[in-house]
Amino acid sequence: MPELPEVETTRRGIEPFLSGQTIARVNVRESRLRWPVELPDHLSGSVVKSVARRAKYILIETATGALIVHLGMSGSLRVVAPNDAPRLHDHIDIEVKHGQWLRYNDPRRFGSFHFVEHPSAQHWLLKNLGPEPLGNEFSGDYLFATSRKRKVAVKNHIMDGKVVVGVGNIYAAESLFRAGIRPSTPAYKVSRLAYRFLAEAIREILANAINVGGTTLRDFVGSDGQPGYFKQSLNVYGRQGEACNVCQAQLKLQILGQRSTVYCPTCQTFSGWKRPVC
DNA sequence: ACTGGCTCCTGAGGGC
DNA sequence: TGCCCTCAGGAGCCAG
Repeated sequence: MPELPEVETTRRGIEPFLSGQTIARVNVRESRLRWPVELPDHLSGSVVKSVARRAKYILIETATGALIVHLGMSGSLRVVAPNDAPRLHDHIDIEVKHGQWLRYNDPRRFGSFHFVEHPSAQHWLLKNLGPEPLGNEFSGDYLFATSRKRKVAVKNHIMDGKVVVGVGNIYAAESLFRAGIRPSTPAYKVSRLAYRFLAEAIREILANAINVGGTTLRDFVGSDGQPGYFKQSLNVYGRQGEACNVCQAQLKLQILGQRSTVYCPTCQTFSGWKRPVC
């Protein structure tokens, strides 16, 4: 389940392989992804100028436009040799002139491929996205300002891509734990101070995960394309019923916005002015 | 303008 | 061992 750190790790992994190279051909074996894959013929022969990222979208930018790739829930990209037989769910090959191919695999087909002519930021998938969590626009004050009239749970607020991008279910839960905030607290009830802790927690946790992912980059090419740093220590996600790492209280499960949410009932009580001890 | 619920899909995991 | 059932999850879409 690629979250932002995995997408960024993927981007870093494929960038040196694609940048400056000419796309020889794009072979779509299965076009039924989240939206039908329709790519223009003129992709063949274009030179890749850069491999960028916006939210969880990977932007492969060429002279004539940009390929917008989303990994969905189960998508991955890996570099393979041309004679490498496609495996189950290997849906798309991007054949690069220097020999090796970039291969997209996605069992659940929640991912997507689009091509858009410049400027890609105006594409309908990208134009309504909120700021990057690791960028300068994002801060506790920003979260506070955007939440004043919002009654949704604070967890749903930070998972809303129009508010801030790249905070998925796992990192939302972990950030709220780090900040000591109860996930179900209505967004408008969370204080400016609490949002400052939360924004800092989001930045630290995402940045750390990207760093950890970076250490596995050497295994990226030729592997299964999974960054594989997922075993990183999680304090709450997936740990319902277990003991809190900080206070030993039993972690609780709550469904918020159709998403499982685990939190510590003791540590996560902060929404106002005084942060709890643990 | 907001909000919650639905949807796509497959594989993992639990129960028997 | 094997089958069946349930559920997870990103994010756009739509109805209320």
